[in-house]
Amino acid sequence: MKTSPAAVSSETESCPPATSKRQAILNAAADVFAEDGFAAASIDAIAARAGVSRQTVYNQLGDKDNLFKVVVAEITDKSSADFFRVLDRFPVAPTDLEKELTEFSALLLRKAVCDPNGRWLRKLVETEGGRFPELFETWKEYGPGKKYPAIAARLAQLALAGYLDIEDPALAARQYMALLATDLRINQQIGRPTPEEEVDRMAREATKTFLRAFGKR
Amino acid sequence: MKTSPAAVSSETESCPPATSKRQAILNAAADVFAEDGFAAASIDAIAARAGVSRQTVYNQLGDKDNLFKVVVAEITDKSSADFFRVLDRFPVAPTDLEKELTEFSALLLRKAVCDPNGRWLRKLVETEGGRFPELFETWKEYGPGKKYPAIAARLAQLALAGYLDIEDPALAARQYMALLATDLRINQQIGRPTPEEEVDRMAREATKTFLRAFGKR
DNA sequence: AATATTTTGGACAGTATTGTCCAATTGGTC
DNA sequence: GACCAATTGGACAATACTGTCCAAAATATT
Repeated sequence: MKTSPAAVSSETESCPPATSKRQAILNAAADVFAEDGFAAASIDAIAARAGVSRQTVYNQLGDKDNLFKVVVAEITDKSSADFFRVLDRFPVAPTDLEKELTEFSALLLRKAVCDPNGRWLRKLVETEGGRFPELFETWKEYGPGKKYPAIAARLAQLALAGYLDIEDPALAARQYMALLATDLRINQQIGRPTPEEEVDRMAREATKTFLRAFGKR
Repeated sequence: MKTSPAAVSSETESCPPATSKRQAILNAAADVFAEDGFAAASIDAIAARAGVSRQTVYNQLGDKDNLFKVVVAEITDKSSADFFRVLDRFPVAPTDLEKELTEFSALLLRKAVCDPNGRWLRKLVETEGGRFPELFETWKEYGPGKKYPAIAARLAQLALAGYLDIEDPALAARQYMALLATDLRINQQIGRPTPEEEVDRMAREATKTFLRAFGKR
């Protein structure tokens, strides 16, 4: 479980020593912070999981607060990038709306909600948001601030094209996301990965109900 | 905010001194555990907030693990009782379905989701569920295990009476709850109390969408 | 008013953590 | 092969927390 550093940073692999250790630390830190919370996460545990000495952690990332901030910033970026990559697959001129929206939903769940980045970020925000208001604000800016409007815009597009019957796209977007997450909190927040067929079922059921509410009749 | 002890434990009120201090400790512990997480919550902070010496905490509740278990058990009970009290107000033979279901939704949000007990419990489960599998199991038994089926049964009743068009009541119940919680996670998990008119709006929007999906047409 | 019980505040050992310093070692570079 | 930067492991002081003990004080009971 030592993390394969090469697979993570797809950039220049010419400087493996410094970068790869730094990445290993960041990955380990993300895990430990998410599992134990900020206060209970020990630098030793992070160093051990990264396969690195404690001193190296301090050399590369500074103190615990800074390490935490860097981790959050990195994961926020990755998660945001993942989301907008998936968003490109949103159906614009579907021939079979339910089928295509279901496929998009499954993709969104898999790549931007169930994936480790999204999970850890959400859990961190829930766990530490109260004590790191700055973190909470940052997350809100990237999460609800950018993602929901983006979804709303796509839904509005579909509505305008006559595929959907929506009065308030922003509300529809929030409810769409809520329906997608229906069965997520229960099993997932614990850390267990969600099985593939579960994801498909969730996407199918959420999309079906969403279209019953907002589909053209 | 010192808790009115009489209202809480409905048993023998002949011993106010011991019981009231014990209650103060339990309430303070619930707050601190929820705010800081189990690991970062210090007994000193709990004692201080309860207005009690640290020793008294140990005298009354034993060590930190036991204190935590008692707190969770107590809040679980209270939360469950609140929920089923609200459930009695579920409309069975409505004349105006949307109006009555909206009122019930608002009540449910107010008394069983937004209220401190429900909030703290959810946050504790999310925060500590991984490290206290037993707590997680207990919560699952009381939460999804009892509440969702209860909601499903009521919805099935309405469907059978011709008010709704539902194939899978269990799924409809989960989606109903998900819709209710649409805007909850964003603002609420931080600890801010949700304003009254917000709750009403959420109940109205969730119910409207739910009925668009599952109402008889 | 006298007595029993609870509570208090402080001291205490044991443990864990953070963040720093440094000498020795490693690994890659010229 | 020699050099240089990064890494290591360990020692270290400072701090914080748990859980226990105890004598003094406050509170309730008789």
